[in-house]
Amino acid sequence: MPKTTLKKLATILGLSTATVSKALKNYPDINADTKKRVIELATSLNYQPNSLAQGLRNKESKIIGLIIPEIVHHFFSNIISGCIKAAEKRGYLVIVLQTNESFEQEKNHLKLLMNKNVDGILLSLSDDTTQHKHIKQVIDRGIPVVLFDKISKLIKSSKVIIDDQKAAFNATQYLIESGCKKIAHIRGDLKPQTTIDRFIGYKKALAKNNIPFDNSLIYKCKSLTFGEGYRLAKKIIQDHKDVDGVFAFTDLVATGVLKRFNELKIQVPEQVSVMGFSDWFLTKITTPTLSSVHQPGFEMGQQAFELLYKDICTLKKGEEIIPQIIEIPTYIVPRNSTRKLAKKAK
Amino acid sequence: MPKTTLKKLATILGLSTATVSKALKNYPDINADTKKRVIELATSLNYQPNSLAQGLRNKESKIIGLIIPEIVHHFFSNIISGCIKAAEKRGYLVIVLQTNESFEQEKNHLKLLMNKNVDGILLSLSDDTTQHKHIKQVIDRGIPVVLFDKISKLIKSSKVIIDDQKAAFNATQYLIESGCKKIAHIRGDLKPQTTIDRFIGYKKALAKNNIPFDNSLIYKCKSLTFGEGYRLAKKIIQDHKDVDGVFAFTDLVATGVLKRFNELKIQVPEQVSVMGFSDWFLTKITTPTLSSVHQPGFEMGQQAFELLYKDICTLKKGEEIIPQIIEIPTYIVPRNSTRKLAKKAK
DNA sequence: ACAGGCTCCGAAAACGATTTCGGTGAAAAA
DNA sequence: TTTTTCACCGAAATCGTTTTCGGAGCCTGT
Repeated sequence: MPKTTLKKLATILGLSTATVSKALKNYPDINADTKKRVIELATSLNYQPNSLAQGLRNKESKIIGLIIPEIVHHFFSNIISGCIKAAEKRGYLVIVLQTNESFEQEKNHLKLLMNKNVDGILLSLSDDTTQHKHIKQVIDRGIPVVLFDKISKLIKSSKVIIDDQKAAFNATQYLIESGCKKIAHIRGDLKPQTTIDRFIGYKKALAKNNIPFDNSLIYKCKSLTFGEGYRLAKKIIQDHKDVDGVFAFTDLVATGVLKRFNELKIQVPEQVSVMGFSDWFLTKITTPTLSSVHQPGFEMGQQAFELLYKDICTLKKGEEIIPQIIEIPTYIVPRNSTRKLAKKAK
Repeated sequence: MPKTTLKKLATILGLSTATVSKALKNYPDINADTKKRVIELATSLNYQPNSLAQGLRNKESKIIGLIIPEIVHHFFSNIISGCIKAAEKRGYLVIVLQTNESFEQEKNHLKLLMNKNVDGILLSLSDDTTQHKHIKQVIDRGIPVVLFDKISKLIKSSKVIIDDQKAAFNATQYLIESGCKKIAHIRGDLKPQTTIDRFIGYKKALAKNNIPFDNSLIYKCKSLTFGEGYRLAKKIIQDHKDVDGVFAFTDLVATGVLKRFNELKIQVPEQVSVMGFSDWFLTKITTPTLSSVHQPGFEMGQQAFELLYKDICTLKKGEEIIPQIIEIPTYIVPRNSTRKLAKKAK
């Protein structure tokens, strides 16, 4: 029942803790026979080093922190999953924390993780975060931070992102190429950069195709909910009878639109095409299934950890971290809420 | 940039580390003035105790482990969320791990967490787990374990569960009371206890209402997917033209059924009622919306932590843990895939 | 026989915080 | 004046592991 320690092994074998430790780590200055004896006893007593003591001595905990705005969220839970998987391969464990989009919580959690001596932190900014002192403090303390998804260009750190602008551009372009002429855009609050970029991407696609931008076609969600999509769908149709495309900045809202269109007997995609964003699980179960932009959460989580691991290693070697930015490619997943593209000539 | 330690504070103030430590912990044998000086310097230098050192000394890490079969899953991500929230209130952090329903991974993760000196472990068994030696080992080492959702009656530990049998009974009863006479049941693999219990609940409800059990009305999913529901829906209708109710053991499958019924122009709920299980988010966005049994993940996560915390405390006091089992109540959420109940006379 | 070179092991310091057990000095009591 | 009491502080051990440095013992070569 009590844990086996180095000392216990040492006394049983009539050795010192130093020798036992070195034997287990295969130091060259230990006799082969002794090593064998030590290893045998260690395995038979199921010795496991106390990682608290190791951490104290080696100044590393082999634990990292992961801070996200929301856990119950398809995209972010994918991030968690990818991150944990990558971490495990390198022998790291992951402490998960949630900010609920609150700046205060973000600050607190950062502090908590620092006290726990984590070796690094993965962070997706909360919508409320406008200043970055708290993050700089962490970095200055020698704890590497990697930002992902919701980032800030003002923070000098490694980052993992998608190109929201390009992705939104492609989504809009797709709608246009499939025959849409009048496309409404449902956007969210302009606080997170992602929302801004998706809006810009939409506008750029219009410009590229010489479609004049019409501000009355832009609808703003008060909250990021199914209900908002449901509400706005009717408004869109009332305002513009000839709308033939809707690009929503997130799937959840697009799903609400779909539902309302069904109820209003508006044919999707024959009359109006609907395009979402994120490629959540629910895109596959709506009627009709929802076309969307795939946002690769799992890959982002993996890459974010790998980047952090690299930073941890360079810091351990005493070198300076050179921030690196990885952009994960996105792609459109066409389903039944948009019309088919004419096949391109090769 | 370097962290402030007790020693640093001590040398600056011309005191010993012992005095500084005691001053910060408000020991009675320290002069009030000294305390003030210490605290002031500590806050101004932003002193944070090294939790590795604290853990080593006090034999507690203030970290717990949470092992679940799958992270990207509505129910389990709710569990994570609830658990983290409860843990935070008590000053604990949570390391999250995922087994992918694999016994081997469950064993490895348990070992990893033990080495990290977590103060306790929250565990939902993988479907592959049939023996429990590895869990007993953990408990014998003095690390409390609390099981939740997927448990085993053979393990002597605290548990947080729902009464799957009663919940399934109620769901079936609801279908019957709303007028269904011939109810099909879609069940999963009979490995996890939950699936078995839901099946039993279904049968008990039939018995209670003098409806003979008909094995040809039981359909088995090969996998826990939307596609399986889609596939089985057609089979059900082909086998039994007069089926008027379907009780699926999980929402995802029920959603597939709904989709197929829509395509086959089968009126839901007029011709066939459909009842799911778990009350996932997606129940609200299907057409029609899906009636389901609410499975309170968030609450379960919270309660599981609280139970673990209690066990940790009793163990610290040197007392023996008396395993406790908490049952979280479930309830039916009627939506549009089932007919309304006649109002009961009060 | 003795310097030099091996091989193998252990003492000890270090990581940072905690806590017991004295100890010092001054004030109060005798 | 001497003893007791008290308030206040510090030395040192402890948690378990790692690593440097030195040293004991033995063998080799001259």
